[in-house]
Amino acid sequence: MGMLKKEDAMQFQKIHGQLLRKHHLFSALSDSDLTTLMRGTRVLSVGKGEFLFQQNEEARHFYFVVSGCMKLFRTLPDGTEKIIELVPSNQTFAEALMFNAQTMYPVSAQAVDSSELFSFSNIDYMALLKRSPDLSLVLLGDLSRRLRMRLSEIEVLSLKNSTHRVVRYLMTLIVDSDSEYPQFDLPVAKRLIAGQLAIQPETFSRIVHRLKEEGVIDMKGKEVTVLDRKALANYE
Amino acid sequence: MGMLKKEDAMQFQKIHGQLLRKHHLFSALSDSDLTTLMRGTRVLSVGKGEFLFQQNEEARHFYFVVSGCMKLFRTLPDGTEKIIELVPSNQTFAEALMFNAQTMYPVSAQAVDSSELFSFSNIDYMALLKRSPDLSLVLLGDLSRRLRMRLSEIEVLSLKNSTHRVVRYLMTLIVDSDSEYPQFDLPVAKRLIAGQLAIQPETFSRIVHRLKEEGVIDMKGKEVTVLDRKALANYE
DNA sequence: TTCCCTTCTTGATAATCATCAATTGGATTT
DNA sequence: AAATCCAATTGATGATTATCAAGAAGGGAA
Repeated sequence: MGMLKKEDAMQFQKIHGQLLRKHHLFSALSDSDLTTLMRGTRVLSVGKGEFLFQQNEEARHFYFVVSGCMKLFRTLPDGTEKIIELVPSNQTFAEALMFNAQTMYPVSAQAVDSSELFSFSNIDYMALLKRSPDLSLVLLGDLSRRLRMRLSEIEVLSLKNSTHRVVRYLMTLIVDSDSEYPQFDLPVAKRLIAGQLAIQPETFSRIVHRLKEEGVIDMKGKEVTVLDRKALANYE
Repeated sequence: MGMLKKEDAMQFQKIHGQLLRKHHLFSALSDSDLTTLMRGTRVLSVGKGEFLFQQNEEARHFYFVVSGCMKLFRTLPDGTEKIIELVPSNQTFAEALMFNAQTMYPVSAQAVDSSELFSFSNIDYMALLKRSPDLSLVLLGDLSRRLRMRLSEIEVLSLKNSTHRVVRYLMTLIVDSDSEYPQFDLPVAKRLIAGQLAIQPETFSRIVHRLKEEGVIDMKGKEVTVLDRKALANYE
């Protein structure tokens, strides 16, 4: 956990350069720009349950998840936490903050599983941005997409009852769009899913129970099978 | 409602140039760029209750509200509508879509009151953007701010009970932050506010009733007076 | 003004969901 | 294997909120 020396940096880039390249934040960078950026990069290990940063701390860095899973949440006035986002590997978070100087993290970041992260300096990245207008356009597209994602979340939270929210959530996990009996794994613990949907774990459990009873889905642990796709869609 | 001729365009800019200049989307533009942009501008009048565009139509334009008020909403599966945003005068909407080619409007836009709008071509604005990198940075900052606003909305929707949501909403309307008995008007009909908070109008009415009974606020029509600021804040 | 229409309010009831409590299940550690 | 810990489930209960219904109030239009 610390700044990389020159030799390490070269090694670092050799190993992880391609990894980052897949991400849109870095795919448009020239080789030399990427090298420059990585000079200020840190590699962090965050143990399960450990905090990376707290809500209202000044945002000086953004992060890339190499492995593990991070939880971004807000603490509500009554002390409970509202999960805003679960960030899996190969994704960045907190990068949207760099465009406004001296802003605070609007969420706290905690490791759901032990995680490896890259940390990037906002200032360094912004310097790159000023030199490459094309990159700005890529980022604008990215933020715009995120904005629409949040719209969907707002919509989910406005759905009349919890069953609708759970069903809507399950639908988003169906990737194999052609299969008649889609199968997938829940990406995180049920407790966390319930948190994202703003319902209690007990309620989540009961809803799943009912869906199983009605033969719409099957669920064993984290393995989900959709048994009646139409019925599931009709809940919406 | 139509494309402006050359003379009209000059007149148009003379009159409305300053108006637009106040908005961050246009404040960073050079005079010549603004003129160019306005060549493709249309002036629209939308009657109360009329639609400007429907959800899932292709997004080719974004808009500036000169006067009136627009409602952006999504239609939920059960046919009810979820209000995403109420856009008052001197604000833009749907501009975040232009950064992704061929996207659809994720909401429908309807006039709450009779409204006057400017419409801007996404393509034209994007052309400007490619020529002025500084403008991109301004926009990035703007989108980033919006993203955090959505976060707050998500938080509000996650608040345990409706009273919290109403109180939180009222708090955001207090502008005169120093006054002991802040006064303000509700910006739109109560029915619409309830929609934004994802509660029923009846529930909203009852909560206000209780707050009045407890001497925390007073409300006559749309006029609101906060009588006990601490008590109001303590609901959170 | 009067009429009409929509919003707002208030009441009664039913549905939904959170909470509390206790148990089961699974995974990891010793 | 036993012990431990946390997640998940299930049941019972109470609080909250939606729904339905009916009346009051407000704002325009004729």
